[in-house]
Amino acid sequence: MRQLYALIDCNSFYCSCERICEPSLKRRPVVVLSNNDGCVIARTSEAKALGIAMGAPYFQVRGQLAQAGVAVRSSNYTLYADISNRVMRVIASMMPAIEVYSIDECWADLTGVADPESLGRQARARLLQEIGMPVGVGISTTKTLAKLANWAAKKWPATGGVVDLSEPARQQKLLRIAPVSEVWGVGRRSAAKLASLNIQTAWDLSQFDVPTLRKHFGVTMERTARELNGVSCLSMHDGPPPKQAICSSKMFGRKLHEIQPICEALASYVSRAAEKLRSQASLAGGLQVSLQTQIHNPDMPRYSNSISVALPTPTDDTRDLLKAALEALDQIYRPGYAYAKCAVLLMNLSQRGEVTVDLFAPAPKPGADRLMQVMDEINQKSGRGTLRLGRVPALPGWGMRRDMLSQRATTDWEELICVRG
DNA sequence: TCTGGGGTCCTAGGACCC
DNA sequence: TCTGGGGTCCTAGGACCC
Repeated sequence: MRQLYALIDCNSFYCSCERICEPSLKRRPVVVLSNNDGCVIARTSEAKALGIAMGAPYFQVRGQLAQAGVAVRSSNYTLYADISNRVMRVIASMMPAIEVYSIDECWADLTGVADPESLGRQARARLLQEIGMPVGVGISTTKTLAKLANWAAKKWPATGGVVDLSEPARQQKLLRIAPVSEVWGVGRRSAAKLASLNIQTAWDLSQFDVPTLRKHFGVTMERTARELNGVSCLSMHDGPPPKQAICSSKMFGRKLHEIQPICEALASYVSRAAEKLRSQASLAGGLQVSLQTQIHNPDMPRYSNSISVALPTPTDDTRDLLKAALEALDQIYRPGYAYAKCAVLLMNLSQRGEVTVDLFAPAPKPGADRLMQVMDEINQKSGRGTLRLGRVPALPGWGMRRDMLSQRATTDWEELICVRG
């Protein structure tokens, strides 16, 4: 039977979430900013039409946004995660097998579905009605083609947000007009390099000599070209495989000079990374700590360093991870710099029960597993950071700037939406 | 003043081993 | 002057994605 994939992708996801909880925003262009209100990471179509670039530094476009009456919001990940879960639940209830691909999109395996386009339209209508989330649906015989169909569904409103690209004739028609830069897996660099080979459209790429592509770009581009020709190289995954590395890193809300507040920030990042580690039932065998000053201002003295350490025994205990991380930080910290960011990367991950414990390794702290489990349960129920290590302050001086934060309208009793009758 | 965070995969090159 | 062949593992860096 012919394979069929659908890609369901929310339109301007973060902005749409803000609109769901604040309906007056539906009549205005909206943008959402990154952590620390640094740059623009989501734009509604009206904001895009104003020429606001993805990744534009906020301080550079602030005037333009204000003048055009664009609503600006800090990113509210608590809200977005909750809306995402609702969207995925609805899709999962309607489609055979789904693979959640990111916070705002998922794949569905529509192999054997009698009328895939109609199913796509039903899903789209339900998401709009029940959650208020607009989505695009692309359907085709490979993931790369489904992704391109999704692009078409968003680009041409006349499609009604759903494009079924399973027929070869329709595939070819779209491939000929789609710029190669819109193909999934072709980034800015490759697009420029492809242009030098006179490859401008998705069609040009699909017709190009495969061995030459492989020589110039590697197997990834070869796969992309094959997928454009309807040869499926990427399949469905049931769930995301366990991550091979887990990273937590953030810019500080302000520059830090002393080691003390950096230790606090690092403790908070290690706590977050350790939560993620436990949620996929992994143990870390080592970790890397990095520290850097800001990179954008050439007038300030710059310093950037990182160090990797092996843990005496693979662990998921926040306390052990933090001890190793703080020792590592101590080795790379140099006084006299204005630090902007630090990060922790948990590495050499293994699944619990998969490794043989070293007979001579230090014994784990008694009750450690249970303690971590209880801590995760409390934080899951009552909000991240309710129970934390003493190293992590309740109200850090280095925390994120989020001056335009919306309410946690769906996850916090104190911040529910008020409706006046 | 102010430029995100968290991942993946692939490749090349060096160290090391037999 | 001449200096093997084949393999593994690790790391760094590039490119990409959302």
